[in-house]
Amino acid sequence: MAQQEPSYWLMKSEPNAYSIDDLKKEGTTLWDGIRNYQARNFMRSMKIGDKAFFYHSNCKPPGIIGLMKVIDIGLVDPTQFNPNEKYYDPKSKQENPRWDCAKMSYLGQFAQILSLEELRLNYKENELQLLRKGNRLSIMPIKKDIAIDIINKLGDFQ
DNA sequence: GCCAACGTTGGC
DNA sequence: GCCAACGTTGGC
Repeated sequence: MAQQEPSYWLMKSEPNAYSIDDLKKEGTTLWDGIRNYQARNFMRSMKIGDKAFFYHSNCKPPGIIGLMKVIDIGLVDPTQFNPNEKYYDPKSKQENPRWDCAKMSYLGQFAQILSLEELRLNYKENELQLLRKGNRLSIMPIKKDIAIDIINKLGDFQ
């Protein structure tokens, strides 16, 4: 049985909240706190072995900064049951959790950020969902050829 | 800090 | 099920 081909994703995080440096230090992280159904559904369709670009958002400049690998999927997001948590969801039931997440591991940081501005220069809106007007999704798929192109463009990891 | 573009909530 | 009001995201 041939192994399924990995898919590629883009995952946003505000560096003040959780940055590529944090992931580099920790090695792995649970991508919790997702409270948007579309983003959750994308995360649900991830497979172990998929790769994801780490995108720094709400900072200067915003852009792709590193690469991660999916190492586990379908994990219950523990933050939804903790009333002291920012991401507490009182409507989520223990027997039927509303929010789940993937576990990611650090693969590398690129030598320089590939900024949103450069992404706009290099790709079209229909090639990269990130570039579409009004896009606010924090997790989205990336077409394989675009993903490969981005990796080639950025070259070696730091 | 502004605000456009979304997503969610809840009254009806 | 509609939709106004509200909350959030995230670039600028």
